Amino acid sequence: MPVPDADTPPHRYDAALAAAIESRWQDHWEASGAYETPNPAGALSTGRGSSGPKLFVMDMFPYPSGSGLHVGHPLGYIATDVYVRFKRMAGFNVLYTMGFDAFGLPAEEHARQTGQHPRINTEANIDNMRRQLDRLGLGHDKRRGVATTDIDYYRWTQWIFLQIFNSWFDPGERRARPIAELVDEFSSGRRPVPDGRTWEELSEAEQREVVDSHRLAYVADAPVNWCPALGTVLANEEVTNEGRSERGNHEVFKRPLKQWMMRITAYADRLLEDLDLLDWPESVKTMQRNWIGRSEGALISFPATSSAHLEMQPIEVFTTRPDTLFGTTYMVLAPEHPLVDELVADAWPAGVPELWTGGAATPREAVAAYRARAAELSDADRSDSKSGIFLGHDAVVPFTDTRVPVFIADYVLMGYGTGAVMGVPGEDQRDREFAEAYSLPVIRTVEPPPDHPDELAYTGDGPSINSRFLDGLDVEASKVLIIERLTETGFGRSTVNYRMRDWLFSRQRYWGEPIPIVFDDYGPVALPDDMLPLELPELTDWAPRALARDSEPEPPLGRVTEWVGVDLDLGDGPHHYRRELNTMPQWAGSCWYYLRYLDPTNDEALVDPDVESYWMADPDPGGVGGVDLYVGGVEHAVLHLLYARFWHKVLYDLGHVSGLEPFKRLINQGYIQAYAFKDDRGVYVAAEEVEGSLQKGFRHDGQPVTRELGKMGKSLKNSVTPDDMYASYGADTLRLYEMFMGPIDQDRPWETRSVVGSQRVLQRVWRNVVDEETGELRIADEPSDDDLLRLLHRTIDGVRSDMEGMRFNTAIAKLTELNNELTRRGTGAPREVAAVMVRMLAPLVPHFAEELWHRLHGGGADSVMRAEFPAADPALLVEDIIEVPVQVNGKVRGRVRIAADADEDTAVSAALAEPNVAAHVGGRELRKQLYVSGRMITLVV
RNA sequence: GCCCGGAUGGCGGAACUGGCAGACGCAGCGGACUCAAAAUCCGCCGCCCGCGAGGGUGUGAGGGUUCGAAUCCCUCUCCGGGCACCA
Repeated sequence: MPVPDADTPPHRYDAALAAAIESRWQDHWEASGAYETPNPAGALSTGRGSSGPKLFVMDMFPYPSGSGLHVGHPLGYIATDVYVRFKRMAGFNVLYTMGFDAFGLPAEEHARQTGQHPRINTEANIDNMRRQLDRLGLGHDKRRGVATTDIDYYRWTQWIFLQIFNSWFDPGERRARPIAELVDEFSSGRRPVPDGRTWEELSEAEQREVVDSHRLAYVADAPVNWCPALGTVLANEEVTNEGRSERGNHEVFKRPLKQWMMRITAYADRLLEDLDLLDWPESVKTMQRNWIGRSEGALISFPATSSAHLEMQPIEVFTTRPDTLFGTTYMVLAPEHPLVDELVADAWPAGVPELWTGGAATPREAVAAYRARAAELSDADRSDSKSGIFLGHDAVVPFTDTRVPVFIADYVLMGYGTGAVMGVPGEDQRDREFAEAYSLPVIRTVEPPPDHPDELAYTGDGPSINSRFLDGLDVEASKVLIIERLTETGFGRSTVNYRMRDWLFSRQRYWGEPIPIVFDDYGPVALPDDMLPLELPELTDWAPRALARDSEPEPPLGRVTEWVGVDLDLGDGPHHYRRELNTMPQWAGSCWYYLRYLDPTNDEALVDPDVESYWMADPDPGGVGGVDLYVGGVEHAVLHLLYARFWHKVLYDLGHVSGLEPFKRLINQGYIQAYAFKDDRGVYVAAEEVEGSLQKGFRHDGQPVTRELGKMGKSLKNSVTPDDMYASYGADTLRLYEMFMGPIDQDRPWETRSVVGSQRVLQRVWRNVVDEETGELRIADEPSDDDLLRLLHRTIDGVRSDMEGMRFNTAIAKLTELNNELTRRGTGAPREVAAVMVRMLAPLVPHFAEELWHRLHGGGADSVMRAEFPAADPALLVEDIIEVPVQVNGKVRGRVRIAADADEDTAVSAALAEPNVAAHVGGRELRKQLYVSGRMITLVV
């Protein structure tokens, strides 16, 4: 850190001067509403926007944590801010703001510990975070910065919930429609009632049940992940593979509970197909595709029989390989499969191998023991080896009279497909391993290549064998034919299966949006829109409950007795209702905040349609619309981005938004990592106190320590805060350094000692414009010479395209080169060059540039933000004489200066005249000559 | 196991569509200025040989395509991320 002393020139650009400049301009911009972007109509139609094309740029909004920022947090915010400032100077009307995702667990945990209402803590954290971000000079339109906990905001989150509740998915039209249209179709007879009666013949309870079962938001009695330590039920995606909570790594138990579900599976195909229309990182698209997990296959029914009974309930399986049907030698159900209790035999058939019985006296005992053991093991342990239990009954393979034994085994998962599989050990390696373990026969149904090992399943293509009418056909043709036969005979049909499940939407928390639903005797009833917002009641009882392993889920709102039951008149006279006690998940508020940024003060609609279409509609026909650029961490690749897409598509179907997708372009910013140091006990030591180098070794308090790279944070004792950097260098230097470190989408290690390089760049620019001793301008008023002018315009050209492509690191390198040339000349920058350079710097270092801009133009000048971003003069980009390298036999042997428009013969003769080239040609005959215009002269001898 | 990325000096990175590898910055080395140091300015800075001009070699490894490959193709190694008994 540079220590100012008596010798430091009084007007040097150092941390103190930067701080003064930064706070002065921040105050000025705030007072002048410099970042306020106008809407085409409505309350926010004022502001200093541009009349040019619109652009909507957004960061993933943060959770307002109480622990403060480190230098890694604002990386993406700085990048969007630079881009936004560039696009504003390039004439775009840019919407850019920042909100807060403020519901959630930490505030509630804080409330539990302090007894203080979570809103107080939340709002304090928001204020603190705003202050820290403001210090960076981010150009947000503050009027638009909503928090999901604002009552005016979650009113509309609740409104959207009701829109979804009051909709159903019409598979014929592949879109959501109002639930009233479904009722209309049932009552008019256009749509048959599921059980064949007419609509009028159904009781009110039955009608309600039919309608409710079609809603996009519905109540299901489902096994949920109950986490006693957190006191909440978790979504599947919040539970790790080891069966523990992602947050805190606590134990999670399965409990049945009435839960709100969102029918996202109805949109699986559209969510999948429309990925192709998005300008997103391929990795994120792949993750979403994997998450949705679409696979085509067939449902096949296997009749189950036993020696004692005649016909039982058939076992239905899903398979992607119906062509291997004739290789089925056994069946497996998931241990939790509902058919198990029916299919389990009273006694073991004669001659059953001991291996199949688990040593139990009866099948029922064996099943009970197996289930008990499976429940104790984690999923990871269960995956180690194949195990199962015979149920004592058989199933019959369709088209044959072959009877195959039915097992339960935990390698079959209840949560995928039908929870049952046909065991085909010849063609599936998992089935093969099970068959080996239980001595089951193997029948190959596809002829493997001669070199295929006998002991492995064969999953490749080839002619069908042992498969009756399929024999000789390849896999694809076999699939087609078998599905045809299955369909004809009623044994099966083709189907599409998805890995994705419906979205579990309830949380047993206090600090979330109340679900605007009450219950009467028949089920859920929506509150009318005019009863929104449904505000959270005050909760004073924050005492932790005994959260034992065997406890039952309990929503905190259940403690507010005067809230639980309510008398309401919902249009048919006053009735007593029970309220929904669950709240929404944190994902809810973040599903649609981009829409509220557009029109945050509107109390008539979530967003005015004209405002929405101005900012969200795609100018290109066939475009998907949405936010033009969305920047955030890759950790939201699936959940947040998938849920938001789902809601957006529902809103689109219902006519509330104008485009198919919420986020047209997505960039995942990389993470800033930092070195952390461990002593010989393996304990982390404060990174800032470590001395030494990789060569000399690192030491802390004289003791050797080892270095590793990790996430910046308290646990690794390697945090560097923006405040540290403001104190040492100022916000503009921090911004410049973070943008210079590397490409935006790449992880990079933080190195505090390198930050000084970015400050030195700014100091050199400053010195080329301002005299450090006097503070006077030291620019040259005569015009710049031709060489400098050409360099300037090459720089403009490069910087413009780098800015456009968000390659800020190379833009900064080009600006540095230009400035280094000015420094080398040592005469102060020509005024016209200085003014252009300052404009190019303005997006990166706005305070610094504004200060120099005003010094160059006098106090009355308008902000540099309002100046146009420089455009290169094409005439100054073309050179008359260019230097071209010459290759002889693939190696560069010299360079020649030739006319830019020289033809090949001219270029080659110039090359041959160059002494070193001539020496390497050595008078030999040219076998080949080549001139790539302006690039390279190639000679082959 | 499967699917995505990635690997370039001591370090972060640059090289746009196959055309001068190492821009820019950090660190390091040398010089100027200074009584001295800091700061600043100038220069050097992949590795090997050479006083030098210059030569050889070089983008994780091996092979290929091409007049020409960091860039395209094949095989492999290592690192990061995602998914994982998904039928």
